Amino acid sequence: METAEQLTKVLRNHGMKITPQRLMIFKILENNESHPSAEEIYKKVKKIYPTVSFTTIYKTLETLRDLGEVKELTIDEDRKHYDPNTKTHHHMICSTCKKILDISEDFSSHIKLPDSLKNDYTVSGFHISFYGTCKGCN
Amino acid sequence: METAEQLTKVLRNHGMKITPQRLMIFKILENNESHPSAEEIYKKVKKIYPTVSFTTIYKTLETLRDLGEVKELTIDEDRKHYDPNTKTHHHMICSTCKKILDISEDFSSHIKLPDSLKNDYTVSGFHISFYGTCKGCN
DNA sequence: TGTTTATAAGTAATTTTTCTCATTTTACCC
DNA sequence: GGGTAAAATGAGAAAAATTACTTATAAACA
Repeated sequence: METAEQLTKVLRNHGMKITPQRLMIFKILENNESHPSAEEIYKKVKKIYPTVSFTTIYKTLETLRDLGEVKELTIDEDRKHYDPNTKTHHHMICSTCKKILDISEDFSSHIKLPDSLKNDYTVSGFHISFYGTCKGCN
Repeated sequence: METAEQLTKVLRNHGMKITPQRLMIFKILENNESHPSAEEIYKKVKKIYPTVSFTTIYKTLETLRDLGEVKELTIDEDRKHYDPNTKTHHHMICSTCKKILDISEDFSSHIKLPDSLKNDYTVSGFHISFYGTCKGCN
């Protein structure tokens, strides 16, 4: 979870430029635990920069993803969500309202690939999706 | 994992009709561990029934999903995959070739939602996605 | 301040999935 | 086996999400 200032430095170090639109995306992501979709980010930016395009949002998110600064979540079957928390963690998704909640518990000591697959696969990580419903939805 | 004959019965019991296209989809899914996408199923059916449409594929898969006979996997960020194995299990996905492998190990005794969330969420299940690369890809 | 170069905006294209509706097929009853 | 109601198919178009392309603009830095 980097601050907008830190993201600015990281991009500058990679020869990229910081525009007001990008800076606003950084600020939207900072400390954001709501797992916004590209569209939600787009709408927020659009309030301040009415001419912003989806291209800018997607391009910036792609850049951040490639730099490892956001994770692209595919937990919602309808659309991607973006998570600035790049530390390993897990999610609970409400099947009804689709809200996504962070689960920061560390399960790594319990979860291992079966021995029979150790030779065939190199595991870089794992992610647990909990499914169910939240209080407000049932 | 139902056979094509069993799926036929299930649909008939729900007042649905069995067409040659549907039967072929059932057979494609039977004992299928390759997690096909809608397009892959479409292509196979098209070889036998050249006029088949995507509508038919998606409609049939939707029906099977609603009956609980296939699971829709959102593990691949590009498209959905369909899994006739409806028993709880997990997956390893190769980041390079996107191939999906079943992990049938039962982790349920190790994986619990933190106590602090027990009152706010009803968990119906969980799914683990292992990420990494397969032997052929690295 | 000027120059270089990446980026933004706008538009169009792609990809995946869904919808509409006319036509065809299935299941079933006789 | 033929007739009939209900359901499914197929063809095309549409929707929704995402990506690509082109040109004008704006950021970075000398």
